[in-house]
Amino acid sequence: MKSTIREERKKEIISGFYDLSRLEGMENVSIAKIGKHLGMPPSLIMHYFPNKRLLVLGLIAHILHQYQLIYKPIINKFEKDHKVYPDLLVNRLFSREWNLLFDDGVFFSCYAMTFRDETIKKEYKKLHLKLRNTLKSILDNDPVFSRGDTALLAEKIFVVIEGAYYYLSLIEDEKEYNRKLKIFKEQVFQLLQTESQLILQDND
Amino acid sequence: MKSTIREERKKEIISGFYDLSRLEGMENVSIAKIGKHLGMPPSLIMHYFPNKRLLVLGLIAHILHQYQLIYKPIINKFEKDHKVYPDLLVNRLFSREWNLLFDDGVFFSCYAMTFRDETIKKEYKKLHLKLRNTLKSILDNDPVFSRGDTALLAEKIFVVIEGAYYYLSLIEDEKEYNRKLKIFKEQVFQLLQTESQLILQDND
DNA sequence: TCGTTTATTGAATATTCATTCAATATTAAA
DNA sequence: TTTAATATTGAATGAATATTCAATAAACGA
Repeated sequence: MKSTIREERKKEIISGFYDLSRLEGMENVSIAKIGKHLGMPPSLIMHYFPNKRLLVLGLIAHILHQYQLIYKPIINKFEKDHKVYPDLLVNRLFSREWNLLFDDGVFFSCYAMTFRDETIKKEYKKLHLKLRNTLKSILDNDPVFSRGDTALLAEKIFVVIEGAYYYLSLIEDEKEYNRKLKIFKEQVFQLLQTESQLILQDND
Repeated sequence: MKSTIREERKKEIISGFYDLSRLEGMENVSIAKIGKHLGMPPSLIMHYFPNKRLLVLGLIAHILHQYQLIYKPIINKFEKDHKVYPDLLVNRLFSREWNLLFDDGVFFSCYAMTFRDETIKKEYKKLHLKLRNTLKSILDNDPVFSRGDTALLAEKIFVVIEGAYYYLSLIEDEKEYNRKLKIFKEQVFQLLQTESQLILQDND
């Protein structure tokens, strides 16, 4: 219970930064704007984040944390069952809950920073590694998939998920969106299906 | 031969904008900086691009044009042959020539703008549609693939390519990069293989 | 060659930016 | 209660921002 004020204020500031980024785009958010939005002087923000880069790093940590939360329910579900039902897994992986607690625009703005900031790049990489490992451990819990190369399978699945996440962001028409979504779900389903067939026929 | 000066200057400005974006990141490039870089007053830039948004739109058109060029050799190759060799196609699709004539950081910076600018979003969507159609027409030229759903197959292939393009940008270690690249190539190869097998066995 | 359009310049604008600083208020420790 | 640390304020900084404008130079069509 050291400096609870400090931590709460920092959270509040990051949260305000996120709100505004969502509304106006990250590159258009200034310290002054955050201050006005939260009803505090810019100097107070600078007190907790001595320069803007630190503020941005804080936002990114927040974003990446949120992003991870999307997969929480999947983990809970499948780590109890010790059995992977492909269609269920696919539906969870592509569930669009992420749209509610997460802003794609901010995510990609931060991602773009990856190319000129090593620290940010490392953070993003860490996230992606963690997500793959999570899926791997889910697959490892299944009696069938665990006999195959689960790391490889997780890699193949996530490249489709991320490609889909990227591409679908461009599509606004709901019907078209759902049509494409179905394709990519099927594609991942196919990966799981093929893998389990290969494993089972190896057994004979 | 109307106003050749005008068009040349505009190109020059966009090109300077691109150079600086590559170096310092798009959001850090100002009109003044472009001017200094090209040895011209900011007011001249404003003469050709009356506001910054138009300048950004110009850059994006340039970027998307460049992006398309990556696939030019693939098109040429396969539109002559009237036959798709899966391993050859895969190698071309994943060839990293793009790294030479194209900057990923700028591409994703522009992509991030997609979320708050309808015009930009439409441009990006148009590009992605065009790329898929190109691949579709390549597949349509092949006696085997043309009997299947080429649009669907193109969609599935590109979601892997784009997921890979996104994900591999995070990886700097060459060995790791190549290991992952191999996985994604194999994944696309698999898609082509499976499709042709399905078509051929339907024949019997 | 004259007149008009276009290209180019350089100076000036108000606004916004991140950041600094000294002063005050609040909290926590002694 | 005194002291020290932290939180908060508001004013001020200079640098950078996009954009405007009036003036000059160059190119071009008649």
